[in-house]
Amino acid sequence: MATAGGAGPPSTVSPPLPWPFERSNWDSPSLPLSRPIRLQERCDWSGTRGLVPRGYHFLTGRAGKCTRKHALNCHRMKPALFSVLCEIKEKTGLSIRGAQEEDPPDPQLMRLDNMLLAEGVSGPEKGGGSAAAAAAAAASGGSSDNSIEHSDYRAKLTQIRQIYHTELEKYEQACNEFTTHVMNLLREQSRTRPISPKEIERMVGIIHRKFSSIQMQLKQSTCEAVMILRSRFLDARRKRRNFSKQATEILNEYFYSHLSNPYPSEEAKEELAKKCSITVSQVSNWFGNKRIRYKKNIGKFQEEANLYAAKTAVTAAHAVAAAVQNNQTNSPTTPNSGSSGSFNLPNSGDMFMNMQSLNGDSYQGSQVGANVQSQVDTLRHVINQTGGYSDGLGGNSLYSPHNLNANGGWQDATTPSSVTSPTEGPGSVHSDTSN
DNA sequence: GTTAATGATTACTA
DNA sequence: TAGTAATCATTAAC
Repeated sequence: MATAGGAGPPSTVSPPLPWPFERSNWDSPSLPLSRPIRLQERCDWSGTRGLVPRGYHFLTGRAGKCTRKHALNCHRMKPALFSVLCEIKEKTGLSIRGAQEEDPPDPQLMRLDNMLLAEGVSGPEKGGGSAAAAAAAAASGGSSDNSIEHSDYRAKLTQIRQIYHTELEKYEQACNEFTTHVMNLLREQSRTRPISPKEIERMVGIIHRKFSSIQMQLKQSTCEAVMILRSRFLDARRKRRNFSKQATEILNEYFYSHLSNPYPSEEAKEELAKKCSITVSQVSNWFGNKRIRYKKNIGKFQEEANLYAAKTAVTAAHAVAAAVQNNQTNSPTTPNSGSSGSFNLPNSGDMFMNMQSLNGDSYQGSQVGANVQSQVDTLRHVINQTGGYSDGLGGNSLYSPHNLNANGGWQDATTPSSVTSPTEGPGSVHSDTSN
């Protein structure tokens, strides 16, 4: 039992209340708890307020030491008075509790909890916010560069998660220790003054609420940290990364080998996305940008076009030859007989017409045909660029500057694209093999 | 620091 | 709803 205040006359002015959650203050005589557990305030339960220090007589103020307390405890009226006082305090306690304990769930706290759960900070660990990171990775392409970035993101998120849980554990431990400590003190006090179990329970509730508010601060700052991390790592616009060289090459190869109709179908986009390790929407963006920029400044892209055209020319030539040879082998008719159902190369217009029909429903095995068509585009371009090979493969150059119509569109009456919709055009539906 | 290139976004259109 | 055109925001080269 503490004897604070026994060394001299009491002061009527209370000292400033210490911060309650530091363990060093737990034994302080002036804990900022509500009145019933201002343990050192007074030593008696007779109705006088706490102006008399422990060990002093509560009427005369003279030192009477613990013999007085003993005398009081042994007083014949004590049990009766004690029980009356207990009853009064019980009623008071209930009314106070009734007013205090109807706490609706804090919406702010709920929001924080939900966010921490969604970000993978709280709740079961599944790779430290892998869901959020995976979603972000999918949104921003998921390339190898991004993978590195997202692993970094995950690492930092895991760090935040660890700090959060460590702090949370500390708070819980402190809360439990503090609660136990207070309960022990109250039990001790209940021998000499009326402290009911319900009152102790209420006090525990108060302590828990205090600690909950601190936990909310922790959750708040954790959320802020996660938001900052997200904005730094996952904001697609801020963190724009150039596609890898290989990806750009693949996209360019497709673009320049389909210059007559640079509108990849959904399937082609998916294939390209797969090859480039980017998303389909990124492929769409890339083609959208490329078409616009190409059209705006054809001259600037000429060199690039030549480069890619030359690069694929040899392959294209081989492919064409192979296709023709294959056709010769498999076809019951002779290659240049003009009969239906085969690739007739002597005239590009014919070929495109044939391609059109071949890409239709009547011919399911058009993969080769589309491939050949796209590569013939490339061949034409090379021929046009390298010297005016006047039209073994087509009188009208199908190379793109001429494919842009007066309205700035890609479709041209002389090209197959004018016959079919962009997404249905030759070289688009089955063109993924062109790479 | 400047500038061109480039990926993403937005408003609009057919 | 896909595509266009303009624009933004960032990167990379100088």
